[in-house]
Amino acid sequence: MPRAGKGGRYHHGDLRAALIDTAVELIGERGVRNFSLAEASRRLGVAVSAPYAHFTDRDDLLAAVAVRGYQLFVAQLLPDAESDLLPGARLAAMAAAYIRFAAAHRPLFEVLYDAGLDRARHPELEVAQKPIDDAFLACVTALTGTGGVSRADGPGGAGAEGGASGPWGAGGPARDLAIALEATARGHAVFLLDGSFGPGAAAVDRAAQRAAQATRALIESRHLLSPA
Amino acid sequence: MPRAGKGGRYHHGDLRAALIDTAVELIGERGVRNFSLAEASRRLGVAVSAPYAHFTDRDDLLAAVAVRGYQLFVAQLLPDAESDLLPGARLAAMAAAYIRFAAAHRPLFEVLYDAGLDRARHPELEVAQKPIDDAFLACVTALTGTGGVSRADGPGGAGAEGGASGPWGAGGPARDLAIALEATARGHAVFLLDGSFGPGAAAVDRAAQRAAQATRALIESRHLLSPA
DNA sequence: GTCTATATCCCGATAGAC
DNA sequence: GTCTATCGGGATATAGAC
Repeated sequence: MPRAGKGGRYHHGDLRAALIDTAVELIGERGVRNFSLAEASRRLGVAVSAPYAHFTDRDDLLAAVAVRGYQLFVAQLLPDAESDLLPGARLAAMAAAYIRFAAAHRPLFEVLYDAGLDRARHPELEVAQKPIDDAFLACVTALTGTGGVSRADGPGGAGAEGGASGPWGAGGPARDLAIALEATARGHAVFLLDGSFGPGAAAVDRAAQRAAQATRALIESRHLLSPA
Repeated sequence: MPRAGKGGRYHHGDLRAALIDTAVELIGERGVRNFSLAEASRRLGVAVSAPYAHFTDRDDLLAAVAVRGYQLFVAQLLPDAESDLLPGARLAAMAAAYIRFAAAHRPLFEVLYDAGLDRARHPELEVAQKPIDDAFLACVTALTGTGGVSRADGPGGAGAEGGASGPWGAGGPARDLAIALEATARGHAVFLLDGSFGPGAAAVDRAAQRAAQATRALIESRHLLSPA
């Protein structure tokens, strides 16, 4: 720890990492929208221009926070995704974990989905997001057998799809279900962070339970999701 | 129209309404996050302080935009909510209309759910939101019969609930389904605006169809949503 | 009561010294 | 890699013309 004094010049041990930590801290206190590089610099006792040695601009810092966020998110989902339960139960558990992550790491979740980051300008976000989509898809594939149109890659596979645009590629019933499940989990998380489920820990439990139940319902009637 | 010249002093016909229009315009061009009162003033040819005669601050203007947004939103949902179709088909049509509203009036949808407005500071938002929840709940009630714990008010009823906190009040199976449906529609809308369904009009159609299908699936397996 | 003019503060970003 | 200095822009608030 290279002194936090304000007077003379000094080296900071690892300003880049410190900025990411401080960003999460500040976002937790004031929300992404009110996060400013200047305040982060102030809190770390460095000049307002110092961050620009490590990040091109504010969004570049937030993108780095987002990458860390995705990593933690996957780490929270994977145990459920890879448990020995039946695929349906695993997916329900993943939905609940999805909600719990949003609540327990709200600052990170905000950066992931509410910071207005330009995915085109920050391709690393897509890369970091992919394991999450893969986890859902792998469970769904375990549930339904192979996906129909295209086989599922293993996580980390090349995944070059020729079909429709967007991260989800072409299709098949497995993908249809995976998309519905992820969209539904996201909707419940958004409602929770909105306050639509009320405040406090009880709201988190309610939201997680609702998301898990909706997941089970979608699975049970999945034949309705892929019409043609 | 009281001249748009810049030189002399003049009365603006209805600065308040003009600001709301211009806000929608600007948000469409640059997103809510980058909307500023100053730019709206510039575009209208008035001083930057002029808006403060009509709105206490930026969020107060956005709240007014949001109220208009809710009104248009309800107008888009009601025809489907009140059609002669069976309740299940009405709910599926509402989900599709939900998505289409988000796409066709993206600036308004952004203000509604992505502007970070403080619902506590702007109670009129809850009021304006309620008819949407009511429309979903009314259809669900038509589907399932009465809700179980509490009877459904007509739209505009007092709706004083004693149960858990949050806008949704106590519960009953009808409310459980209504919440699941609205959360799912919202999740699909968020994905669409994210770009997760790809760009262009085809993505809108895909998203709307997916939301409608997920709605049908949740309805079919609604027995899984209210466990106890 | 509506608008102009102005002043202050904070933030983002850049240039150049060390 | 960090600092000092600086610029432009936006938000807030106030004083005063009409």
